Amino acid sequence: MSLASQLIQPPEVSAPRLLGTVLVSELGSSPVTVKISEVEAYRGEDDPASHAFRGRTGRNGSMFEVPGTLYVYRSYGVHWCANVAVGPKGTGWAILFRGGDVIDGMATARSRRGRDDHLANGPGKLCQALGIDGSHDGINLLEAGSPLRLEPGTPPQMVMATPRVGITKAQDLPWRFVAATSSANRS
DNA sequence: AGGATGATGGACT
DNA sequence: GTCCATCATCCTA
Repeated sequence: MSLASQLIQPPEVSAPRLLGTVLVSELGSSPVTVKISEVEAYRGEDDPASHAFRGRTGRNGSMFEVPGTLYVYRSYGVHWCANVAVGPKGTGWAILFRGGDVIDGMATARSRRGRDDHLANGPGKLCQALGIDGSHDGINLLEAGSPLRLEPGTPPQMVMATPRVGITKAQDLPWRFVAATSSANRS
């Protein structure tokens, strides 16, 4: 099954299937690759915790684009967070990349992070390691020539589903998915 | 026009 | 574990 076909699904179906895929960044002079180990599903206008809950606005337009579109927003005034739009165009469904492991371009990732560990075990850190910022909002992660791409990988052996992190609404939904073998596991 | 509010991370105790 | 920097965005008036 192709990656594109996985991204057509509803977010709570698509999200766990993105575990084990890889984000390849050629945004800087040398590439960095992160294997995704933690994601969260956001179900557009049906989901009070989603940025898309109140419909399309200036900030969240990319969430309503074709599946594979990158949605980047600033968090707490300082960090960047990256999502990929999923489902049919116009739904506002998206998956937040919450964490992963750097599997290539370690030196570059360490340089960007300014430290040797905890390179991508959080949404802001993941973006920093890959060099993602607001200027990349709206690019297509499925295009072969894109400087930032989502590519197939090895699915994890086991997936844990837990409530989402850092939200105040719809906290009961177990839409955070973590690869059980990941180093990015946090409580 | 102004204020409240984060899908966080890092420093510090 | 606790505290807080920092600012774009959106909602209310």
